[in-house]
Formats: sequence, structure tokens, C-alpha cells
Amino acid sequence: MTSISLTFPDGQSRSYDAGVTAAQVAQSIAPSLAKAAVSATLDGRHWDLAWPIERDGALAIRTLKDPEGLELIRHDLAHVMARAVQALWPDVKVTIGPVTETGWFYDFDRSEPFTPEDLGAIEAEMRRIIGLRDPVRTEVWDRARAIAHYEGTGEPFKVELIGRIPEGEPIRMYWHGDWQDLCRGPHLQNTGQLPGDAFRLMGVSGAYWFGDVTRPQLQRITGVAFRNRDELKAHLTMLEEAAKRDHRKLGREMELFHMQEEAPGMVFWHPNGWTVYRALEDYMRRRQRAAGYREIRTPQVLDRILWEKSGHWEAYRENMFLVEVDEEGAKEKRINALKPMNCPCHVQVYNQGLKSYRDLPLRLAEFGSCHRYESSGSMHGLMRVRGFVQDDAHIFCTEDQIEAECASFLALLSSVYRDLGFERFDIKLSTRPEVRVGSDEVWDKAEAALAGAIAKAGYPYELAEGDGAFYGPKLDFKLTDAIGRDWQCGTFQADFNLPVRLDAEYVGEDGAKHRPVMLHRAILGSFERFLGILIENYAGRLPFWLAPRQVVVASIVSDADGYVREVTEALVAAGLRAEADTRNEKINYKVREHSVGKVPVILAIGQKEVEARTVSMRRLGEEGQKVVALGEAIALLASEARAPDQRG
RNA sequence: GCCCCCAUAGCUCAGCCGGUAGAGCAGCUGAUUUGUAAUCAGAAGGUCGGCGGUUCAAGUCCGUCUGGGGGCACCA
Repeated sequence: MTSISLTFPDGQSRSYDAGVTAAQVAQSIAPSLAKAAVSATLDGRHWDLAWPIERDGALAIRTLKDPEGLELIRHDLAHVMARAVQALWPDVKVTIGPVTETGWFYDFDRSEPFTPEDLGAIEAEMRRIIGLRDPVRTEVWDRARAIAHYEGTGEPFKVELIGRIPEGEPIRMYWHGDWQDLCRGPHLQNTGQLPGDAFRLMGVSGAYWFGDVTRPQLQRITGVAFRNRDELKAHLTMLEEAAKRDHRKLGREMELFHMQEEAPGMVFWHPNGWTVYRALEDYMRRRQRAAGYREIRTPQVLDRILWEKSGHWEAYRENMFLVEVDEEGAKEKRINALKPMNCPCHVQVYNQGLKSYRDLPLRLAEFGSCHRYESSGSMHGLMRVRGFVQDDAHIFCTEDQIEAECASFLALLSSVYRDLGFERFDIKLSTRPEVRVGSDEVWDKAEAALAGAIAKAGYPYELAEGDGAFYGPKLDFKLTDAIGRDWQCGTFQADFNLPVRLDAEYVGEDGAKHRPVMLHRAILGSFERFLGILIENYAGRLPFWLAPRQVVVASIVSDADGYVREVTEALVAAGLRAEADTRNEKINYKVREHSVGKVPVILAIGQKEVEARTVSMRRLGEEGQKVVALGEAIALLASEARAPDQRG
């Protein structure tokens, strides 16, 4: 028997016979450790307690306290759920059941749909199974036996899964009691290690087998799971908190916007919402002008001929809104499309007049209104709409200018994100795909330029090789909001294709004509979506400069109405968005209503304020108030109302 | 687009097994002149998302369409 040496996290090593299991090792260290153990890691790889260890390595025994322990809980619950489902409906076929960020899901094949009521029955059955404390057993099978087994039990999805396991990988079978499943493992020692009160089934949905629309749609049951009941409760509370800041709910409550049946995926901005929109747009306009962009405006309805030239007609026609017009005297109907993007229009502007290398880089920006026929199932409040406006710009430049343009874009983007309250963002660099246009030399240059600019700015980035567009490499920017969710907003894409298709050129120093590179870029993405993100990030409590109503001046007694109007007018004259509230209501009522309405500042005016020409200032989220002289209050609020780029 | 769920007053929701709609808040009217998160009272408000079917009778059952939600797919 060969001997192997295992090193533990404390740096100590011990010898064991080859083939020893992690469970045996744990037992040799301490019986209490063996009892608490749920799995191990061997050289960093998650390792089942029952798998034999054949060679030297670094071994760490894991308990439920480790991250690996939580993963096991979720993974074993997936199996327990599959077992429960097959116990309740023996004809159901099982497929795959991976761990997710907060729990797991398992996809089933069954002709009858699962109902929400079924979930309760499944949960109860799962608890029963956990109570059985069945030991988990594992065996390695050879491929032919495993396939024969699942052909015998009529589980075609499992047969296909086995086919997808690479040669050389062990094919493992697990048993929870007498219930068997194919799984790469690892697993807990027994189902009794699962917390019966720390999971919940969340819902049923459809999901295509391997995400492929042409394959059967399976029924996915998802669940969330944690180490204990308190963590589950905390998670459910977090979900409730997230629901409270849902921009669709806040949009209605704050009277920001609405949508309706006649225009699915299109936004009706109300006065409050449009105020926020305009504040954001004005800010972006100033930032871009300061960064050397020229703003333009191009048509929304264009003949299909342009879309055929640009290539969009062929590739994206199904997602375009078409506009037909009966033109007088015309034999055929002319077909136009609402623009789904601005780039072809920007090339048209570029193409007016011969451009010299001295004109480059030329940065054309447009808050361009675009329409895309998004599939019905993909729309979601402001986050995914059919009519939207991008903070779009295209930079026409030479290959040599890409890096400098990328660098100044990075500086602008990070500054804008910081101004808007997002400190953290991640960058992804996507490089050449297999099918592409442009020479390798140009790709080399462009990829190096993007990578170089990020590196010089000192940002880390994730590399997605082969994920670039066919027309060029790109950067994607993902920001993280106040409750830890990620949103992909900014983008920076090099394009070697469109200048060729739409025949953009410039005269170089050599007097010859050359192709410019076109850089597509956006910081917010779409205003609609970004406003949704802002609303949720701030839970409706927008920063003062963005708040739709910045100040409400509320009377305490009707004798103060005249002064209230005077104060309000003075605030409006100072550029503030202020309203008077002289309704015949108690101050308690007004304070509550405007607090619920997320107004950042309430100025209450009673007899004392009238006499002293002061205001009683109350800020949202703070208790108590401060009495300030009128002139001082106006100066203070006017200063606070300045956008981040306008502060001294 | 696909799977499941949902649609009742401006908003949030109740309406058991089919017997011809109910609450709170908002809005309206009146009283109250109020000191920092809901003053009191009164009247009013709905072809129960659209269309079709079953039935003596449909908010309730069935079909279909539209829109929405949770996912899957999609996202130039």
C-alpha cells in the first residue's frame, strides 16, 4: 500500500494510505470534526468526504460554516427536491439541478404543469425526506453501464447528460437512501445535515433544455436556501426591501411616469418624471460638451434602403418597427423603419463634405430616440422598453487615436458614474470572435488600444475572449447599485465595418483616402433604463439636484399663506423646484405626505416664521428641524441644488 | 416568442360552493386654523381588462385576445 502525505490548513502534514477518504482523515484528526464535516477541499477542489484520495495534496475539512458548506446545502436540496417530486409524481423525468447565487433550481420534464399549490406539497415531502436522515452514498460507474441504466429507467435527459461528460471524467452516481441521481458531487454525508427550516421553494417557470429554444421546454422549480432560519428570514426581508424600491411602484407613487396597453414598452413621462429626466439630460449634455463632443439631431424615420446598406435590414429586420406610407403617385409603398440605433445616421452627418485627418477625432453625440420591437416577454418596466433614448455618440478617428479616445472616455465615464452615486463599476473587454471583419493587424491594434487605455487608467478588467462583435472589440461597463445588484450600462465599441458599408472616409496627410474607425459609445445606455436604476438605487430618495420637487413650503396656519407664496416665489426665482402647500391641513399631515412623496426639504411656515421672516427647515430622513433666515435658506438650497459638475 | 401566474373604484386589496359588488387610502363637499410622518364628518365613485361561450342566472366556470408579473429565450 502506497503512502501519501496530506497537508492541512495549519501547515502540518500527516501520512495516510493511498485511497484514504476525507471522512477517514477527519476521523483521524478528531471525532467531533468528523461529525461536523460535510466535505473537503483537495488542492482547492471541492472534494466529497467519501471520495478516495490517491496522491499528496493540501486537504481542508469543510463544515457547514464554510462557503463550501452552504453550496452543499443548496446542492443537496436540489437532489432532495428531485427525489420529493419523483416520490409525488413517479412519471416525472429529472434533468439537471444546479446551485444558484441564493439557492438552486431543478428542471423537470412532466406533461402536467406544476401549480403553485404543488410547491407546498413538495416542500412538505422534502422535509419528510430530510427527517429520514438517509446516508448519501456514491459510486463511480463506467459510461456504458450508466447509459444502460438510464435507458432502462426511461430518463433520456440523463442519457444525454452522460454523453456530455468529457472522456476521462468519472461518472458518479449518488444515492440518497434508495433514490439515485447522476451527479458530479460532492455531497453531504446524509440528508439529515440539511436545515429543514432554512429553505423555501420560490416558483415554477419554463426553461429550455440547455437554454435552446429548439429543445423541449422543461419546468423549472427554484428555491432559496441558507444555513439557518435567520439567514433565510434575512434574505426574504431583503427581497421585500428590494420590492419596496421597485421603480415601477415608486414611479407610480411619485407620479414619475406610466405605461399603458396601447403603447407597450413605451413611457409616458409625467411632469415629475420628466423633470428628473431633463436634469439628467442637461447634466450629460454639459459633460459631453466639456469633453469635446458636438451634439446633433437626426431623423427617426428612414427609408429601408439605408438599413439595407448598413446591414441592419438583413440581420435585425424582425426587431424594427416599420412605417408604411402611401405616397401620392407612387407605384409601390415606400417602406421606412423607425431607427433602432443612431449610428447609420451619424455616418450620414460625417459623410457630408470631405473630411480631412485634421477633422479627426470627430465626436458626434445625440440623445437619439430609438425604437426596437423587443419580444413581449423581455420587457420590464423602464429597464427594457421598446422606445428609448440613448446618450449615444460616435467618434470617428484613426486607428492610432483609439487608445487616447478610450482613455478620455474612461475618465468621463468614471466621473459621471461617481457624480450619479455609483462608486463601483466593473469592466469587461471582449476580443475578436471567429467570424469577423477587418484585418488581424487592425484587430491587434484595437484590442491593444482598449487594453492599454484601461491599464493606464489603473482599472482591473475581465477578459472575454471571442466575445467581441463581428465588427470590432468592445468594452462593457457594469455598475453596482446600493443593494449590490449589477447593471450593464456603459459601452465602448470599435467598429471597422460600418465605415466601409456606408463609405465613410477621410483624406490623410498623404493626400490619399482612408477609412476612419468608428467608436460607438454610451455611458448611461438608455435614459429610461438609467432612470429606473437611479430610482431603485436611491429607493426614490433622489439626490437634491435630481429630485423632481426639491422644496415644499407648507403653511401651518392660513394666516401664513401670503408669506408661504412669497417664499415659494423667491425659491423658484433662485432656480429651485419649489411648491407651496397652503391646503387646509395640519402640519403633521403635510409633513407626512411630502415625506412619503420623497421631497428632500420641507419648509414649514407658522406665525413665528412670518413675523421673523424665517423658515423652519426639515430634511427628508432627519428628525427635527432648523429655523433659518429666509435669505440664508435660499442661498443654502440654491447652492445645494447645483449639479455635481457645477459645484465649485 | 415560450412556460406558469395575475387583471375588481385613482391606489392597495376583500368577494366561500355561480344568485346580479365591498373596505381602507386618495379625490370631492363641509367643519376645523392646526407647530413637524395620517383632524373629524358627509356624499359620491365600479359596463369586475376586451370579445365569445356554458347556464334560468357569470366578477366567480370554459375558450380566446390584450396587457402585466416571475422565469426561459432574446438584447445589433
